[in-house]
Amino acid sequence: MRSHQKSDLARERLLDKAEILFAQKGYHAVTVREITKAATCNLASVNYHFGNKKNLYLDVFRVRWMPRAKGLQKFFRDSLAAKEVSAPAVIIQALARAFLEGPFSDEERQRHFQLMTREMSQPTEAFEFVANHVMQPFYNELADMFEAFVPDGLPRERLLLKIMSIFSIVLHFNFARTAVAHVTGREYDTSFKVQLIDHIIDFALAGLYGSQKETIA
Amino acid sequence: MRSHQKSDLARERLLDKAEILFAQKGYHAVTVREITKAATCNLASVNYHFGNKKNLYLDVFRVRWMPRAKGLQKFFRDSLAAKEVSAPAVIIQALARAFLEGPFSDEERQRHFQLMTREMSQPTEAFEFVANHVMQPFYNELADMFEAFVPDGLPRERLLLKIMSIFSIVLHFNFARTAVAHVTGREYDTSFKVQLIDHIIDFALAGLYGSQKETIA
DNA sequence: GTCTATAGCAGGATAGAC
DNA sequence: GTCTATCCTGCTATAGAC
Repeated sequence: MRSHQKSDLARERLLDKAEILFAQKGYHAVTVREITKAATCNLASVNYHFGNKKNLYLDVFRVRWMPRAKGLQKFFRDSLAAKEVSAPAVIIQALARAFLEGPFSDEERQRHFQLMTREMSQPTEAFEFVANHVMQPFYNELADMFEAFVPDGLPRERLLLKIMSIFSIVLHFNFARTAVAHVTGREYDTSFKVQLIDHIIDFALAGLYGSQKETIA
Repeated sequence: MRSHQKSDLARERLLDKAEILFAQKGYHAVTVREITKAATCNLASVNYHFGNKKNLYLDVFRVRWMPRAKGLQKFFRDSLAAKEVSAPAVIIQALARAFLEGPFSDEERQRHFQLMTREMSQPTEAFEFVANHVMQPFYNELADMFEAFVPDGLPRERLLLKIMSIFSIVLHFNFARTAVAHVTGREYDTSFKVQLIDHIIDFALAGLYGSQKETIA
């Protein structure tokens, strides 16, 4: 039961704008001046509310990013529970849709994955959250789901690699939009995104069931 | 025919160290002081040789990154030419091996993909090089190779999406090593990398041939 | 070409009035 | 809690001796 609502709003504005800017440019490229200006707060507000810049960055993950990641996972689980069957094809479709259409706006989703990708390619202290509270449990949950449908001999480790590969494709089509648009010559409009989802489901499903045979020559 | 060899060496050292540091931390997180110190040059040398910090960054791409990318493509072409047949399985294996074992050391390859990934997720002026001189031609070359083997009706655009997906997996296992290691509980040692290559070939081959059928429910 | 010294400025953080 | 003024560090870039 907080009483000082106005101050909370300043805090919220800072988190909002900080998340957008950190996602767009990365931690070092963003200045506290830039954040406070975007949030229409004074320069001292970051230090007052969060202690310092780094802590604001961590709080973006704690207070904004993680709840959204949890929401995404819940959305996936719920949409899966709504189906009668849960064959791999259905799971993958639910997964692809959750990540690419999800419960969020397009901008919000892009922000979300930008922040995540940054932590994956250049881990900071926030990586621990991401890995322990989101990635690890979700990968295990997915592996458990698939295990019933996958060839008996398949080690869990190989199943995890398959899931990670699917995930890497989803991430790529989210964070490398400029490159994707450049190579395909397409805009990221609605029709293209529909096509992308179809493609990912197709590709992921094939990869998951893919041939067990090893190298060729 | 340059005469002043010693000065050239300073320039080379700067490019070497700058590339390492930019790949590790990103442009903004690296300082000119840091680079010159690592290269055992004086603080002014960056401005003398490259004009300013940003130009040094661009030259890292022009002088170091692009030739290496070309070398990688040549390595792929040569190892493919050495085979009698060029079925998709052979192409994919050559591709995966070029990217994951390649003609470079492990550190060099990681640097290479780190720099590339950064430009893809957060394009700067260097992106134009990467896209026009490396990505675009290579994607087209690959698409041409595959076109003969792929089902007749498959539009080139869908083929490109498949190739990009394969590429995204290779990138992921290179740049997200911390995350991959965290989830699988494995070190990035030789045996794990062999396993990764096997997995990627397997997954990519399946995805490329994958079912043409669209969404399920 | 190399180096030291320093200009000139932007950054994060803080003090203290309100 | 908010805001202004300011400290101080550390940055890029340059001037000028060698």
